[in-house]
Amino acid sequence: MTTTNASEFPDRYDPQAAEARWYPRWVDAGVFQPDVARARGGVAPYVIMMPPPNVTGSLHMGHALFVTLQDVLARTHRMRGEPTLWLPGVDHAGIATQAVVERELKRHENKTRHDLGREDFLARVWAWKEKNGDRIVTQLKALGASADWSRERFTMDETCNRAVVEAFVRFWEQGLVYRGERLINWDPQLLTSLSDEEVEHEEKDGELWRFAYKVKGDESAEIVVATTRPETMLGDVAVAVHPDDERYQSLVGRELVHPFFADRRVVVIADTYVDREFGTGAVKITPAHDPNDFEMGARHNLPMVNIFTLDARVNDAGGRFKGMERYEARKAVKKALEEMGLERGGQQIRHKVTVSQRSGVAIEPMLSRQFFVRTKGFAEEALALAGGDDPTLRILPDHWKKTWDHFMLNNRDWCVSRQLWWGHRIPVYYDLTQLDAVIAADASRRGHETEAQRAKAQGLDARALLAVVLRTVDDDLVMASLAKASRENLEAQDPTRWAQEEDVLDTWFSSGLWPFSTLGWPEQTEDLTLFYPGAVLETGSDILFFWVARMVWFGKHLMGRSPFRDVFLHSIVRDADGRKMSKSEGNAIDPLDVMGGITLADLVAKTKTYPVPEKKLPNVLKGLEKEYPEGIPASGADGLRFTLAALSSWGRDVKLSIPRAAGYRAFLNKIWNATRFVLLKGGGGPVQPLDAVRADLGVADRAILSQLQRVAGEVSAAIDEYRFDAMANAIYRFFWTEFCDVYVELAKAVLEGDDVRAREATRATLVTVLDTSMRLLHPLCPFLTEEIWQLLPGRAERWPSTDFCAVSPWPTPDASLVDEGAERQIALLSDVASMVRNVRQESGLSPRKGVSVDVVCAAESSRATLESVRPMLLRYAVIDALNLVMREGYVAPKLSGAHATGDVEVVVHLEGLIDPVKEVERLAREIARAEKDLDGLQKRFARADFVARAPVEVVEQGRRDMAALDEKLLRLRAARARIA
RNA sequence: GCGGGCAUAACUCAGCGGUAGAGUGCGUCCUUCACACGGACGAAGUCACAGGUUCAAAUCCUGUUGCCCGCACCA
Repeated sequence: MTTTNASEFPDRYDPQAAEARWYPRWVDAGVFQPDVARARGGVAPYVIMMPPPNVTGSLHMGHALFVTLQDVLARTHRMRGEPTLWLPGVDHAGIATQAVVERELKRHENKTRHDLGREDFLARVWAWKEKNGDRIVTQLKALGASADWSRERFTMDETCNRAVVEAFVRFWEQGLVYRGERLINWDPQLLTSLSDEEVEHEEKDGELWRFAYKVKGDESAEIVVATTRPETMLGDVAVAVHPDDERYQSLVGRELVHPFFADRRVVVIADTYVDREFGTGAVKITPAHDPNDFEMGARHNLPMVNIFTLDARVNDAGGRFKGMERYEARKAVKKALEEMGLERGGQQIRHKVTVSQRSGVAIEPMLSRQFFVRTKGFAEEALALAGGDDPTLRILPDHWKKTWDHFMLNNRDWCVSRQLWWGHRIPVYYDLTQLDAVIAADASRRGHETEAQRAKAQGLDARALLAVVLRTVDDDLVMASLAKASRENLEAQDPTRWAQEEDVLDTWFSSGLWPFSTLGWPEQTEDLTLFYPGAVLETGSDILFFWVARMVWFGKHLMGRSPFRDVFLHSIVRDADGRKMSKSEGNAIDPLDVMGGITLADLVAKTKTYPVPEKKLPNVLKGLEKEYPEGIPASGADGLRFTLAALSSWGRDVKLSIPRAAGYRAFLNKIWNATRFVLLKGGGGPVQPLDAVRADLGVADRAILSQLQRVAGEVSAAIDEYRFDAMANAIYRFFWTEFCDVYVELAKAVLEGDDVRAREATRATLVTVLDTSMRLLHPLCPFLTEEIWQLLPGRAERWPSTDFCAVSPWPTPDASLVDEGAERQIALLSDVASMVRNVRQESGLSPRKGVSVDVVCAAESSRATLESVRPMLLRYAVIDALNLVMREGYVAPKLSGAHATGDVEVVVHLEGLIDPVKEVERLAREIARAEKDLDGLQKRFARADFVARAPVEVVEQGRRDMAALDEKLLRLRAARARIA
């Protein structure tokens, strides 16, 4: 049967060995590459784009989850014979990567990027990438990801770069990208602008502080404003009140005295935006440093006074506060106002502060010239895709659709320029030969001498002059006369004439092109033709807007259709208490530790290296000791995958539970040992194909094969509905309960028996069930299933096989093997065995103690069924003597333990063994339970309209249940009467 | 403020119109028999609360309470 023997077949499954064995073989055999020939031939491909992890990243549970789910999809469709492409790659992660390299530079050489210069610094980043960039990829492979690594991409490789330039230039030519002066999110630490999605709102304690503006010309009158940012008053140009607020109506239109700047015009304006209830009902207006004030300023034509430098220090406009850092300036301004007698008290409040997602520092809204992508048109197209009765884009789980629509309807233009070096440099070139003309045009438009004119007069060189022009000249003039977007690098061609824009693009710009840039776009490559659009985009909901929205926008606009049909958003993986996993909280579980296992001591040591605040550390470590007293046992990649899938139900976060992982790890071991049984105890000689033994299949064989068809259907359906939890549970229940606990136990009797034909049929069934189960489980647990599948008869002699479970046909239910009658018969057998065991346990007998049993049947069919499985039943229930009788004339022994279902009564002879008191107690419980059930049913039938209005099936089922319960009660009461 | 999710056994979760299920944990018994990462048996839930719809509600609707998550924001 097999070349393996018991000594080479340990009773513990060794995940490490299987993982090391199969992954390289799959790769070498090209299993993960799509069958391009079949795709050319018209077989519809199945394509998933892997969300590219950050090049700086290291594996976390989020990666483990997405790899698991996407790998399930890819492997299933591959086995279904679809040319399957799961395209992997890595994201250059502009801000994150630049920050890492800058930090290293500072630490090791005490230098900044400016000390090196752009070119040398970028060389360092590339070197860092070459050295560290494949760590995350190695880790994804360790999880078993069946991605096509031969097509692996990097968002800054040549192909992707070309796509970025092409897309940008097209958008430019179509007027979808523009340069504009806007209030943007400025990160004063990283010194770059950020998109609206890259900032977060954190709730913090703060002070709502009040001070007074005196009314010009009437020093006795004043208006008190409330603010959490007193320092911004240096840029105040107005105070706003509600138009209907009687308190201030007389002041509207009046001018106020700015305490520090005599020549600053500060006027009182009326605007319905103001909330009369909040603070004093009067709001100071700083258009250059607050988004709302900015809009109000625009409505009222107010000037904008920028008071901060790029690193958030007070600039020239701040008078005597110049040079102060913003929080320092806050104190100084408050102190100065207090000294002037203008302070009017304050109060502590909780308020939200806008912080940078990247650096964590408070964002400074800044007026700045940046590049923007117009999003309105994109968003309208995207809305149309996902709307209507037959959307071409589905968002799943569907409750995300509302959030999606809300985003599409409400987002503002996307600031795409970043003041970084690591990234795609914006392909806009400024024509230095046009500088003079632009400066002149600007001056004549303004009607006074401009900064650019002064700079020119000083004899600045062309590039320095360009910087001044870009900062000060209106964008429409720059766009019209100076700037040109180009596919060619004009500066490289003629550096005396052209200068390229210094800024780079937001990382998500290139990510948005991912579904087609990776396939070679804008070239019309064969990959692009065959593999666009994809089937599904599977990712976390946290990047729905960052990434998914942008891919849909760009895909629809540049490729004419959505880059995928389905968007499936998985849940966030949290710790056992439901908190977000985070290294600084000390509650992050490393997927590698779940796979390989870790002792408590090592876990503690490792956590100490995380940036946990010192105050929290003792608590965190105590928590670890409580949570993982034995450390974390090794589950292997398959164990982790199974756990994540089983826990990932819709609409709920994944709370990673290590005890549950242990349960699933045990399941994989159970599979291993069931295989051991089949291969070591199944008997020698070749195993026949199932078709050859169809006529000899026993009732147990037919039942398990029938159940196998059902689970095959369930697993397929679950995967198609992205119900990975249902997939895992269906296989778990089938394999452990139906196959191991029942069928394998029953098969033992057949294998030990002397009916050769029955034995061969059972051997064929055992191998068939194993083979099919391994194929059904393969997408979720690729290593274990490959290892076992290769061991099955007919394969081992070709070891090492090049024929893989990974490319074996996906099981489809075979209707000819469905046999509900057989399933019912086995269910009866199982019930009888259960009742026998129950009596034995309740009577305090050893589980292995053989007993003498009468099974009393009401129907001849039941008796016949049990007669036909007699040998199996004897062994399964440990029965020494089995008496199958009809009810008529049956006389029960005085001392016996009895159990009943509707149709059959199980009477266990207990002469000399029984404790009658216990048996009576047990019977009383049984009777009470049956009475309760019967009572419920009777009440239901007692309701006036039940029989008339409920469906016939329900009524009939109810009648059958009542009859059965009546019968059961009769039997149980009789049994009790016999003993008493 | 707007939108969304969750509330079921001690814990983690399925079920989502026809009389409550799983894994872990717990209790009792069992190591010659593939697996003690095992087997058998058992205890354990008024399905958050209050109304409503229905012959029938954990399941649908409304409200309440408690957690959680987006988006926007009060200076």
